Amino acid sequence: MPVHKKKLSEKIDLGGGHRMTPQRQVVYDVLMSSRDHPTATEVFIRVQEKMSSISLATVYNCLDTLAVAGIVKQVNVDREPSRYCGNLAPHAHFHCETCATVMDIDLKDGVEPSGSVKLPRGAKIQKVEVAVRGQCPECVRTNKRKNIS
Amino acid sequence: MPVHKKKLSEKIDLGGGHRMTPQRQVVYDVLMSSRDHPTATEVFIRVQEKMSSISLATVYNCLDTLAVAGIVKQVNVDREPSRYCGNLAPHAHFHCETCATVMDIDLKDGVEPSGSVKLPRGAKIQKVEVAVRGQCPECVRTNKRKNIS
DNA sequence: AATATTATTTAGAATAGTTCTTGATAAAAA
DNA sequence: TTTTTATCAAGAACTATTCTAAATAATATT
Repeated sequence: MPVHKKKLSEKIDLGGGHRMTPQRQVVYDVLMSSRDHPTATEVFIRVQEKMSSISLATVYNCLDTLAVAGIVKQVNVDREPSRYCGNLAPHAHFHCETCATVMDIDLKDGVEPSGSVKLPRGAKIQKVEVAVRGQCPECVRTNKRKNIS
Repeated sequence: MPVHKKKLSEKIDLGGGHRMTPQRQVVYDVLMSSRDHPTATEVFIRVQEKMSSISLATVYNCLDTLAVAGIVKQVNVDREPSRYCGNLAPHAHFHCETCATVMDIDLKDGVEPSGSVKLPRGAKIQKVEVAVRGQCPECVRTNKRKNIS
């Protein structure tokens, strides 16, 4: 019995001979409709609602393929599970230590994130990441205690 | 037979009822005499030269205790193994994707690292991390290719 | 269309860094 | 000294992720 039935409405080129498969499309759709930054497992759970036969390994594969193709971003906060994000515009991340969510923060116009550091002379810079840790406005307001021991 | 013989020259208070034990002291000494950013396993190897009976689990315990006490820093680059650093002054990190080393970079005087981002209003900021990825001067000079597939 | 080639999916095994468990040991407090 | 608390060590356990291998599907070629 065939597992795949869905027709693709629009084909996005992933480059390198990679195909936009139904699984990759569903994973991509889930990410594009997420404002939070789900982990692979969270993506898996959301994807399962649309395609119950998909496996976690495939979700990992798809996320990796999409990230390598450059159409989604992999976001790492310390050594916690990787999170994925469909926002391709340059931005930084805020990590709330109380509710453990990750949210985007915009960069100020005209200010280079690398401007605050003395870059080693002769180095080739590929990317500069700015990550802020603390307590998000929501958690400050409700005065929650940290849920991380 | 007793495992611990070394007398402590100077007792550093770790707070919270924690003791500066011979193992913790050796781990601390190794870190303070390292200019690179060794992983737990690398610290373990260096520590073994001074105290051959120590276990990897103890090195992990010591590193954690020292980090919680705030006298060393734990440095995370993406989801790679944690690295440890005795430099307590505020600074950023440069990660070379060719030789995989992590080096400190100084902050520019009078420039706040958080100055490049629009911090969420109402949030409580705990720390701002700036990480730069690229190729270090040494690797640029010798024109090495990436060693990461 | 039929065949050959290549890419993809899947389940489960394997991996690696780290944490946890347990009993023994040692230091500090009483 | 006795009691309490902290620490150490070995190995088991855990977890996020990657790998393996076989089945399947899509694309290219004939």
